[in-house]
Amino acid sequence: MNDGAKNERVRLSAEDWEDGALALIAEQGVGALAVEALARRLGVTKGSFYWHFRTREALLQASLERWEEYGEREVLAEIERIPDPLKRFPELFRRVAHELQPHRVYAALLKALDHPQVVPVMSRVSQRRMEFLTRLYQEAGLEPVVALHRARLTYAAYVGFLQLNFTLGLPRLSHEEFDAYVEHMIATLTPARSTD
Amino acid sequence: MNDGAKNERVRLSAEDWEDGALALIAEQGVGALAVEALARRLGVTKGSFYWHFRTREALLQASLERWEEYGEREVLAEIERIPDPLKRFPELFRRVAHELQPHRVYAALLKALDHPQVVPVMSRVSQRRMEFLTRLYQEAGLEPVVALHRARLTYAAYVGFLQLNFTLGLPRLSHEEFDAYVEHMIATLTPARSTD
DNA sequence: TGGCTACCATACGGTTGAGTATGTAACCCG
DNA sequence: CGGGTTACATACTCAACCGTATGGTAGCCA
Repeated sequence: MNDGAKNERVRLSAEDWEDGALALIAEQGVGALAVEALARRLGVTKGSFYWHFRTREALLQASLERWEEYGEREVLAEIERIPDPLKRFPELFRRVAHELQPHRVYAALLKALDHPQVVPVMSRVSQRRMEFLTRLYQEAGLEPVVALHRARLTYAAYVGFLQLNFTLGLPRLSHEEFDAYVEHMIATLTPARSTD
Repeated sequence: MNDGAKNERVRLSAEDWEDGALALIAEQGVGALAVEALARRLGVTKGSFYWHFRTREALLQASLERWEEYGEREVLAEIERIPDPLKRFPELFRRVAHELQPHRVYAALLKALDHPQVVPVMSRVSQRRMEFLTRLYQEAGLEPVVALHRARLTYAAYVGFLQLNFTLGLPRLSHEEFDAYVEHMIATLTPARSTD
């Protein structure tokens, strides 16, 4: 996946640039997304870039939208197929927990929220996910207001965890510790089975 | 506290620059911390700055350390004075929730974690606070491992909430909604009184 | 096979912001 | 009251990037 030796010819498309941008963002953050740097990375020069995009801003925008679109059809649909609402939470949490790769970009974007362009994207994504969680909690028997609060709490815990363990290097969890933590989350945040 | 009219003479100290930097960070983020911009803000020029600091990096470093030191002796000590361990959590959560002013800088730093200098500071602060929470949960009767997980969860929820509601403008909570959310957090995250 | 087009290189202009060099006004102090 | 220190102004240099202008090359297609 690296460039290795100079490939005889490269011929890039706009999508190649967007993917390259996302990779660079995941590795070094949004601030590191510079036209010439990315061009070097892809084995070409600026001249190429400005054929595909009118501006650097346009590239960032396109990359973010590409990421947003891609991450949309995710685990969510499969979760809803589980009949027992209470059994959805363990499954959801475990799946999300073990798909750490797609979270790389999300974490990178989280720590780049001072760049104005990423805010609306993250806002939309977070909003949709929280609405999904709220529905799940409602179907598990929580009152609408309580369900909203619980969804907020759950998603905040998710976001905060990414920050604390990806970005900050807080004492690296081992696999076992991480799994145990996830189970603790499940136990704490899954609603009790209703008594009526 | 504002400049207002040009004060006849200003004569700044290094601490003034650090405070100004923190204010600017809280308002516009770490990325907006530029020497000349800050100088204009303080009513002087770059020439002044480079007398007090060797580099921009040095200013940021000093400001962060100043903030870290200042925020240290916080609510924490007062909380520990509450005799009943279980009654500490409501008090802690409510206090933190209503002191939103000091969290401005923290939130600004959270959304600037792609600047390498802020990572160690945030790392230390988060680490200390999580250790405090862990101790609290232990004294409330949780097993050490469980207490650690619960502390992680709690602090992650705190961090995530700041991200979602300060930085992203997710549908602005009203005061009532916010208070209700805090109470929900308390109910969900406070350990049950032990039965033995 | 000539030419059109997609893709890229090279060279330049413009801006922004960091850091330096150096002069200068106010203030303290003996 | 003259000289040294503190605090600042002004006027530079330098590097990083963004964006533009323009020319070059490979491949496809009539």
